[in-house]
Amino acid sequence: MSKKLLLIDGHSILNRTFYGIPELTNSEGLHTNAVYGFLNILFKILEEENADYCIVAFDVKQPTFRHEMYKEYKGTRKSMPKELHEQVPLMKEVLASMNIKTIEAPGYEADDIIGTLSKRGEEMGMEVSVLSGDRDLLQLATEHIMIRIPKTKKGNTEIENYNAEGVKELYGVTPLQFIDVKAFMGDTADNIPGVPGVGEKTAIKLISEYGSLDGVYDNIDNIKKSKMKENVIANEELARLSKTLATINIQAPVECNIEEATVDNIYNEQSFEFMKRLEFKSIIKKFDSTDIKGNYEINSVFVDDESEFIEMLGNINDKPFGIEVCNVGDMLAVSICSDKENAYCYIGSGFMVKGITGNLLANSKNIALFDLKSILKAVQFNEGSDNLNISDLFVQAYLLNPLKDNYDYDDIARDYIGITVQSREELLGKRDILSAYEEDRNSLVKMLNYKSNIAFCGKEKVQDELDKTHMHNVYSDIELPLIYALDRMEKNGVKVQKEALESYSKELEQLIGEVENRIYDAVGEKFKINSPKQLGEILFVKLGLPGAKKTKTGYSTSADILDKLKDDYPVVADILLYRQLTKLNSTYAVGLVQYIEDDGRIHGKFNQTITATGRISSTEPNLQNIPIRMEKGKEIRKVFVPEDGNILIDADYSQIELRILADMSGDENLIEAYNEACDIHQITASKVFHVPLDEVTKTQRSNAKAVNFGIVYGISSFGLSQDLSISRKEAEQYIKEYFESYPGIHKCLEKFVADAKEKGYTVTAFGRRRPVPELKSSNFMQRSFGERIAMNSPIQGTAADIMKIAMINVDRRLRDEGKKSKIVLQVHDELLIEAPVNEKNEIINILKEEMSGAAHMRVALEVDVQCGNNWLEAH
DNA sequence: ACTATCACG
DNA sequence: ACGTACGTGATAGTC
Repeated sequence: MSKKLLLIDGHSILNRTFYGIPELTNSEGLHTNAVYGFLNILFKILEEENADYCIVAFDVKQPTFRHEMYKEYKGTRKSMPKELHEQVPLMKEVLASMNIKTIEAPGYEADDIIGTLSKRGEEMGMEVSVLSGDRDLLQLATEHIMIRIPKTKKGNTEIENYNAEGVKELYGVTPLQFIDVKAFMGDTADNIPGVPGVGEKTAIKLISEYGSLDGVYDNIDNIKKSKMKENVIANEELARLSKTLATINIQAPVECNIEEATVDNIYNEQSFEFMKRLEFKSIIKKFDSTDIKGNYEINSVFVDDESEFIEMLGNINDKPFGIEVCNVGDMLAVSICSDKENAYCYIGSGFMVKGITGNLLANSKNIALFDLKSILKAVQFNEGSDNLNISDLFVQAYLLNPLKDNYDYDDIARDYIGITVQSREELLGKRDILSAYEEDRNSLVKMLNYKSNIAFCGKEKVQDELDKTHMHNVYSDIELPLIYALDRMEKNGVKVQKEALESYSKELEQLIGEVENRIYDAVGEKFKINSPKQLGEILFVKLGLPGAKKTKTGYSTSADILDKLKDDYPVVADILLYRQLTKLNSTYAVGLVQYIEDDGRIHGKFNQTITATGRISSTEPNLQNIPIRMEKGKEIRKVFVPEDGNILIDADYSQIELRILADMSGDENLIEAYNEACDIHQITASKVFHVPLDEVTKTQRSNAKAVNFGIVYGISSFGLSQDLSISRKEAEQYIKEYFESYPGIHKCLEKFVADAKEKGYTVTAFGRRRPVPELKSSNFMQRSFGERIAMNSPIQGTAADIMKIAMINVDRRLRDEGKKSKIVLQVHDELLIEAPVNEKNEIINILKEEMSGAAHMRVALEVDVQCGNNWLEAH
C-alpha cells in the first residue's frame, strides 16, 4: 500500500484556530487557544489518516522570493496580535516534543515549501494530504494530493476535502486553472492585485471559457465589448504579475528528506509534560492508552476490619496526615495517609471509627484535606484550639487562584505537585458515591485514598505559595474559621412554609393562564412566549414593532427593549408580565418547594470557592437572589419564616462598598460626608450638579445614586449613560464632576488599575488577591474590562472579607454566650438570624457590635437591624 | 451543551 | 472604531 504524507500550513492553521476558539490561557497566563485548536485538528487527522509522514511548514518573517518583485507586499498585512504571536514558537516547541518535523525556508513561503514537498511526495508514489486554513493551496490538488480545510461548525470541526475533481466540481476549473482565476480576481489577504472590477464569478467564467490567462488574451477579440473587457485589456501586465504571485513554487530548493519525517512516538514523556503544562485536559486523556502517561500510583489499601483500622488511626499519634471522610449511604468511609507511598481506606458502619475520626480531627495539629465543609457533613467535630492548623487545600487553592472552576485533588496534584492522578470521573464516572461503592468498590477506595494522599503530599507546596503571596492570614483568620460557620448555617437551614408556597404557585399559574390567553388573542396565534427566537419573530416581523435590535442569534427581546414599547403596545406589557410571573413560578415557587426537606427547612449550599472576588455563592437552591425589588416578587419572602416562638432578625450593612472606598481612598470629602451621617446620594447630587444641598431634586438624587453605583463597578461613561438613559456626553460630564468633587476617589481608582497592571492582580484590604489577566490583552474591550475589574475587585472583595469576619464573630458570640439563635442566611451584605423571642434584644446587640466591629475604618460601618415574623417584614 | 433572560447584592 | 457597567445562579428553549 502506498505511504501517506501529511503536510500542514502551520501559520494558516494557527491563524484559523486563534480566531475560531475563545480565549484560553493556562495558569502561567500563557495564551493557548490556537495551539489547542491546532493540536485537536492534528490529532483528528493523524488518527483518521494514519499518516506515515508529517511535516509542518511555517513562514519566515521576510520578503520572499516569489514576492520580492512586488514591493508593496506585506505592506498592508495586519500584524499578528501578540496573543497569537506568542503561540507560534510555542507551537513549534510542542511539535518538536512530538517528534513532528517542522520546516521553514528563508526566501520561501510555507505555500512554496508545501507545494514542492507535495509534488515530491506524489512522485515518490505517496498519497498526500495538505492541511491548510484557506483555499490558497487548492491549485496543488491532483488525484493523489488532497487539500483539506478545517471548518468549525457549531463547535465541531469538520474538514472539507478537495482533490482535483473536487476543485473542478466546486469551481468548474481545474486546480491549475485556479491560478489563472486568481490572476484575474486577485486576493486581498495575500496582496495579489488581480484585475480591478473582476471578481470570482467573472474570473471563473473567463477561465472556464478560454482555458487560461493566455487563452483569454489570445481570444480577447472574441469577448464582447464591456467595461470588464476594457479592464482586462488595460491591466494585462497586472494580471500577469498576479499570476506569478499566485503561482505556488513547486520546485523550491527545500532541503528535506520526506522519509525522515516519520510520525513516530508522538506520545512520549516530553510531549506529555507539554500537555500538562498547557493544561490541555482532553489531550492529556489521549495519553491514557499509552504507557508513558506514568499515572501516579500509590499503595492503595482497603481495610475491611474496623478494629484494624482503628489501630491504624491510633498509630497516627502526632504525625502529620492527610484525610478524607465521606458518607457512603448509611456507612462511613475514611481514608488516611501519613506517608507518601501508602493510603488506607475503611468503609463500614462501625460507629467506633466515626468517633475516633472525629477526635483525630479535633485534636491533631497537622491535618491536610480537601473540602473540610463536606467532611464536617460526614463527621461532626468542633474547631478547637488544637486543630487551628487544618490545611484545606480546596479552599487554599481557591485563594491562590480564585479564577479556576475546579479545585479537585487531581487539579491540585497537577498544579502544585506536577503529577497526573486519575480524576474522580476517570475512576468513578458520573456515578454517585453509593453506586460507585456498589458497582466498583476498588475504584472508590482508590479515589478516596488518592484524595488523602494528595492532600498529604500537596500540603507543603500550597502552604509555601500562601506564604509567598502573603495570604496565609486570609486563610487562617478568615477562610478556615468561616468553613465551620458556613457548615453550621447550612445545617441550620431556613424554614419555608410549604403550603403557602404551593398556594402562591397556584395563584401564579392562574394569573399566567390569563395573561397567556390575552397575549395569544392580541397576536393571533399560539407560540412559546418564553422563546426569545419565536417572540422576536412575532414582535419584530409579524407585528413589525419598532426598535428591533439584533443579536448574533436573532432579535433582542430583553426587558430594557420591551420596556420602551410597553406603553404603546399593551401586548408588550403583557409579555413582560408573563415573563415576570413565569419566572416567579418556575424559579421561586415550584423551584423552591423541591428543596424543602422533612424538617420543613431548606438547607442550601453556601460555596466558598466560586467567586473571583471572595464573595460566597449560594446554590441548590440559590438563596441569595430571592426577589425583593418588585412588588409581586417580594411576596415570596413571606414564606421564609422562623420556627414557633422565634423571630427573624435581619441585619444589613448600609452602603458598605462605598464606605470601603471612602476609607481606602482617604478622600476627605467622602469621609466627612459619611461621618456627618448625611444622605450620601443627596450630597453627591449637590456636588455633581452644583446645587445647594436642600435644593437637590428627586431625579438629581437618583442620578447621583447611579453614579455612586457606577463608581463601585468601575465607572464607564457608556455604562452610566445606559443605566440612566442619557447621552454619553452627559454621562461623561457627570463622571468628571464626580471626580472633581471627590479627587481622592479618582486617584484611588487610578491607583487600583496601575497596581493591578504592574502586579497582575488586585488586592483587598485583608490581602485577598484576584489575578486580572484581561489587563494584558491587546484587545481594547478586554483591557477595558480588566480595568473595571481592577477598580471593582478590591472594593467588592474587601466587603466580602468584612462580611466573612462578621459571620465568624457573630457565630462565635452566639455559641460562646450559649444562645439558641442561629444564622440562617447570608446575602452578601446581609445576615438573617432566627432567634427565640426572648433573645431578641441581645441578638440585635451582638449583630450590631460584631458587624460594625468587623473592620476599623475611617468611616463607621453602619448596620441596619430589623425584626419580623417573616423575611419580608424583617428586611 | 449553549444562549437569553432575569432574580439578587 | 471598538461595544460595556461589577459579582453571582436557575430556568426555558434550542441545537
